[in-house]
Amino acid sequence: MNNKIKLITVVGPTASGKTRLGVELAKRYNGEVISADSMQIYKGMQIATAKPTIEEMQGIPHHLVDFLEPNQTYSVAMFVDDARKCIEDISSRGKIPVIVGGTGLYVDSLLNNISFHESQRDTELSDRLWELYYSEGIDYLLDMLRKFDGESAERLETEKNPKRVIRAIEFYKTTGITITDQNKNSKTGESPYSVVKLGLNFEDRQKLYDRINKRVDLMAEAGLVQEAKRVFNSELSFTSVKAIGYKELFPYLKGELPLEECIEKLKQETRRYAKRQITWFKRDKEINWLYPDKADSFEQLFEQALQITDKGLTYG
RNA sequence: GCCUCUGUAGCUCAGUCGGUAGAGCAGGGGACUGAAAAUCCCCGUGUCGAUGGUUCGAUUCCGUCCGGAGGCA
Repeated sequence: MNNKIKLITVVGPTASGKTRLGVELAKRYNGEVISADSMQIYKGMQIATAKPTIEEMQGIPHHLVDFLEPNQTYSVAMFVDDARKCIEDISSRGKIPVIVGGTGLYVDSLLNNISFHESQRDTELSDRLWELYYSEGIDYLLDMLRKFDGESAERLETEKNPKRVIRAIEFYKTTGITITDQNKNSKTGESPYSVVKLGLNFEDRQKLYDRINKRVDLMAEAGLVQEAKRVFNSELSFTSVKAIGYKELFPYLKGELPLEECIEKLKQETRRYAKRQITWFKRDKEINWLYPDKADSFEQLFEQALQITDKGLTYG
């Protein structure tokens, strides 16, 4: 007998239609939406993050959206913590949690029941390590790491990714545990969830890109520049500054580049982001892919989603 | 009409003293455990404008034609 909590997840690249599908599924299955989006969490960042509007929510409660000030940092660990509580709360009320979002790391960490170490980040240390990276290079950091964690040093050797090398060093220095051991320990617990995974993607990449381009134009019409101006003048955290949609417009706000050019740059950055999201989700073989550009209408796509979900919720 | 320059990867251009070619950008693929909308790794065959000629061999030299830019009338 399976007594795991049943969940539905909707993932996919930006502008693929996750919001609408998520809401329709929630309506159908008596559910509530939990957003898995690292930027929609921030208050005041509405247009650029394509945060669902009240109309789009159609009365369905949305969790983990629009609750944090932009000067606050956030992380996967916090998300997993928050999302677990939401899931428990929603299912305790007899409803089904529908997780909707494009932040792959968040979704996977939650579903794979990753347990993060209780220690906090040491940003002072990581700042110093970044300085070392700029002055001494990646190999210097890899040598540091190799002294206590040869396994991850070897793994990160070919990658040359400063962010992960620095995190590995920082983690060991603050906890005395190697990141290699931590990663092993983090995935020992079995997932308490039984999940139906739905993914949205376009068979024709260009169609997705066309949607992205169009959506950015619509954002501009909806007042993206004014929003960016406000965000530009407010205090941002290390996490929130990374949002796509503002930093690309800053050159215009500073009078350095024409708006037209910044908008083009924004479209391009959004396209690249979508590509990275697709790469991330593609490797999860449990995802049931739906293709809006293959369906005649949303209704048809939704029918396909229902078939998969019905089956998954019954036998999963 | 005449003269000069120009036509090479989706774009901007290099290059081949004649042996079928390479950068940047765009794009594609991949990685991903506390900033993830982040941070990185890998990937360059294209009728070298068309057509004749010279040549063992032409994208490269010569002729003609077609397209683009500028100058003189």
